[in-house]
Amino acid sequence: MKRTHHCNQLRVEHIGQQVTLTGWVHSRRDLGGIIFVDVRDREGRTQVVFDPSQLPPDVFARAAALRSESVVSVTGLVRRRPPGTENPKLASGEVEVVAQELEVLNAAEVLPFPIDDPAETAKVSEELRLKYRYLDLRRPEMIRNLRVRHKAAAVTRAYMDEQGFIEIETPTLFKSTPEGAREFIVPSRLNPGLFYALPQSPQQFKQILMVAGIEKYFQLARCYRDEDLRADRQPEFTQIDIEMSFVTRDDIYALIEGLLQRIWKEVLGVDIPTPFPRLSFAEAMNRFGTDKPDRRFALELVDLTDTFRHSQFKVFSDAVAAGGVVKAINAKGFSSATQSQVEAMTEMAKAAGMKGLAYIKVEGGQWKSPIVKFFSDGEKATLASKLGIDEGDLILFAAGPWEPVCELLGRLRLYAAQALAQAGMLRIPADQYDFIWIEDFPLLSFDKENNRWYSSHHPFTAPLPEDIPLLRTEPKKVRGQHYDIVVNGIELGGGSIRIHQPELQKLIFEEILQIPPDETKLRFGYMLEAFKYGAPPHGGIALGFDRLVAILCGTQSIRDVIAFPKTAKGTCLMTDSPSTVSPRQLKELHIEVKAPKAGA
RNA sequence: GGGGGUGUAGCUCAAUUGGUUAGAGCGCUGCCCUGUCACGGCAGAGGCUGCGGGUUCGAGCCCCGUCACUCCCGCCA
Repeated sequence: MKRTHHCNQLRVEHIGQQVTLTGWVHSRRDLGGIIFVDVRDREGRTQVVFDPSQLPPDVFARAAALRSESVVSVTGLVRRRPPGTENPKLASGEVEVVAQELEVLNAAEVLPFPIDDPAETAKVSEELRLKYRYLDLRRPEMIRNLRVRHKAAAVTRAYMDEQGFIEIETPTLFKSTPEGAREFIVPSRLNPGLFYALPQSPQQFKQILMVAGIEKYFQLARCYRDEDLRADRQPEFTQIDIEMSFVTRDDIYALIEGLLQRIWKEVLGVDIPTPFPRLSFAEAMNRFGTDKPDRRFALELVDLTDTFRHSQFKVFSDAVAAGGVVKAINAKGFSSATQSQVEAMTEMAKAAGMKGLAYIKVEGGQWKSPIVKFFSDGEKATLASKLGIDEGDLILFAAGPWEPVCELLGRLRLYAAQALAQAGMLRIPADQYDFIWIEDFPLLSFDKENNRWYSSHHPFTAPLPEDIPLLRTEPKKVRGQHYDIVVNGIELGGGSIRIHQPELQKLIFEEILQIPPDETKLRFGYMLEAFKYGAPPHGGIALGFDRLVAILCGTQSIRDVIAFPKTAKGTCLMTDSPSTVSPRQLKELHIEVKAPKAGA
């Protein structure tokens, strides 16, 4: 039963040897007098021939009764396939194994969905694939994804080790912290009424490790966030978590550039150039309308504030007078936009707080637009030159406060690019990797509803030293030493240089973020105290490992690179979790359930 | 919390827009077949059209509700 070779190993040099293969019945072709069975394991496939003239009847009968995905052990002789019957699609296609013995180790029932045809299986609903994940994972594509994931992890560990980093595990039973993502809560049996929280990141532990003198820490850390899911967001996920002492931003950039270069080289064989370009948050917003620009295509935002400052078109000039901006993008060639596409874009504008969507379609040499009649000849000329307007273009405008205007046009830019790409009018190369650093984020954002400032990143982010004096006077002008790494419009990770002075940290918590002193002490007291006993300046970063692997695998959803992912509602279709627990368990945990019984 | 999409045979999809007995390919079962690799041929089984209500002479199709999956917004320090 023990295998002598795996199923992608046998070649012409093995001809004449007796071998044993173990694996799954990939497919059976029963020609009546002769039966072919492809045996598959994780490495590949080999054709086995059952010839009744050379076999005991019971062995042949077992072969005739084999079903797809039964697990078998086959012993036989390797021989060259007869001339003309070689299969060039199979790596082992020059040879075949002439069966002598067959043992069925586990007979499979009829499968809920086919897994032998990649094209067919790719169409099977994800719901079914998740319920029978063990079948889904048998597909070569899925095994490949898991291998890419493993390889990326292995390369990361090797690289970080070479760079002098120590991998340290931190608790997953942590403490609830205010602010930030919603947490998963774990009741404490030994401490009635008290709760742990699963960490949304090892942030505080890794900073404490810097105080502990570790200097260079990393971890492939599991993190948990009880927020709504997306194609690129799971409630539990993995990040490459890194922290270093005595560093500046440039040290982190160089480290990560080296890491990503190494991963891309060893996993994909692709050379990516370093250093990565850097873009300020302000410039990214101004040019791309997002803090994670996809620069593989143009369609950049153009500022028209000065052009329309004194325009007769009041919607624009009023917006400028109110301190806002006027911006536009030229969706080259998108005058072909359908009615429903224009409606979709108008909905996006309304969702962004605009009254509607101002646009110009350039068709038949005409500017077709409800608003162009309000423009002076000078304004039209400026538009034409600034936007490079040609036949077939679609110009989309937005006017109002800077940030919403940029964000709206950023979304419209992506929408137009996607539509143009689908129509074959724009090529967004999938094999191009545009890495970019975004930096100089505002340290603080204002929450109008609660009338208070909150951290754009997290409250441990250090302000730029020259901006510290502005903290009390002009908080919105303070830039943080925060940075994001972006590739092809995907936020791959982010980090910052941290605050290491307890006074400054206390000031941020209590004066800027308005967290009451007793609350600060309760939640972060141990950190503030730790910083009193010799805290080195430090900084770090975390990369979304699932996203990174998804990019390496060229897949849209991180579910494709996680062995057992959750659905959009956070359930596991295979194990049927979450589920109810027994009254006894609840009692031990001092928990009383008030929610109506879930639909079990 | 909000918006969009999907749900018909084991799987992937049709069903002339409300009309007779809901079809096809693959898979499955049986028979035939000694060089197939998407094997082929013949025959057959297989349906609470996600679920519950409603409108109608009549509903897979229209309406209301609900469940599941999915995409997006909010949310994700």
